[in-house]
Amino acid sequence: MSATDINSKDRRLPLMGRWLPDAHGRLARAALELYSERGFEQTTALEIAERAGVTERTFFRYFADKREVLFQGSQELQRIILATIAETPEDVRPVDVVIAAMNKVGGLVFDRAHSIRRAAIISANPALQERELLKFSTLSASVAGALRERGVAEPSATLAAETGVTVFKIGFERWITGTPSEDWAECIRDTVCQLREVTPSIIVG
Amino acid sequence: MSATDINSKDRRLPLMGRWLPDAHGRLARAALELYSERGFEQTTALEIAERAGVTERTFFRYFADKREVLFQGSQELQRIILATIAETPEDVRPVDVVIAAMNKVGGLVFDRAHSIRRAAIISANPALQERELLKFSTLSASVAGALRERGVAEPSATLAAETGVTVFKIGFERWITGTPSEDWAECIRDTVCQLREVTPSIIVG
DNA sequence: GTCTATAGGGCGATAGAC
DNA sequence: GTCTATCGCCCTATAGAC
Repeated sequence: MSATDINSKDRRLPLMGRWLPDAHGRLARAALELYSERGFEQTTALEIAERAGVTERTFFRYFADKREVLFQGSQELQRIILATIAETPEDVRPVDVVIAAMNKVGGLVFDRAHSIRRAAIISANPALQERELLKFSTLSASVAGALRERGVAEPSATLAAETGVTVFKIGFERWITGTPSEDWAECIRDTVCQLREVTPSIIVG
Repeated sequence: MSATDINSKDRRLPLMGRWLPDAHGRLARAALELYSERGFEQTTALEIAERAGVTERTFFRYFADKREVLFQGSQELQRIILATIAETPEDVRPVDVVIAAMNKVGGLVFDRAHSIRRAAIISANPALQERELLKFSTLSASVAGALRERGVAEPSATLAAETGVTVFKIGFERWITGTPSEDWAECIRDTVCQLREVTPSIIVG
């Protein structure tokens, strides 16, 4: 779990082949370390590869670009959210389906210390913020797709998905920056309550 | 206005100096043309510069990167929205302040044909989508800031800003893809109505 | 694995405007 | 003289092609 065991030779050598196992994991950990230590732009793909004990070329075989290495977890997150949506009873209102899914994933997915570290790296670099926004946008689009498959029409599906993802973002921010004792469900619940108060009036003019 | 007058020698030669005037405008138009003709990735900065009659290096003096050339209008848009918010009476509810601002900018800013062309380029390329998302995110953050200056607390300010920007996005999408006769205010109004129906319930479980 | 085009930054030189 | 726009050439890292 900790980021300092990258070079620990892996205890139970599993009939180890020509190379150390888990090149992917070693690259991901090496990248997180280096981005933390000296910043994203000041780190080259070659340096990450060297620390992980592979060639630069291997880095780009696992990750489409330098940024992507920080966003593998997003795929996982998305899969879980979509799976949760699929299990939700048909009679639940669209937004509530999405919010319920966001509520469930929290406990499963996140390690708070890791999340804080990763968030610090991302907030220090616009290029990484762009990638994060794209991931959220992709998540929102796929959630909207899942709602449509449940028979929700447009633009309600997209609006419900966007709303749910906004709640996720703000709840997550709060979960990271707030007191460690405050749990995920609480962050989501409070954010929903706040959101209910910002419903726009119907424009007259 | 048309994109084909890049090479027109500029009618009123203003005691023209060493170079043709408006290198910035020529670069922006050349980029839009080339991205349209052969796609964003298939266009090099050198080609844009050559069509505009400057060197590649000059392109990067005006635009931080190849993508930025498509997003100069976003700054303008943001300025107008913030100015409109500043003029709105104090007693209007936060979300309504934002929605009203979104409602106003439409007529002022957009040329529909240009918007459609630009949207086609962006939707064909993930890197451009990332940049667009970042611009919206920046807009949302600055709108939230403007609300805070009006005395709105967090997280309401951020939620109202996010909500307003979501309405803008979806309204804009509709304005571009729908019938040309449907005007901006109508797109925004209808989107707000739809949004009012997706308010999340309070979570019990 | 190797090779290469492109992005994009650094910096001094140059030619005008004022 | 100063200021500003542009050039031109050098550089490295990314990321795709082969």
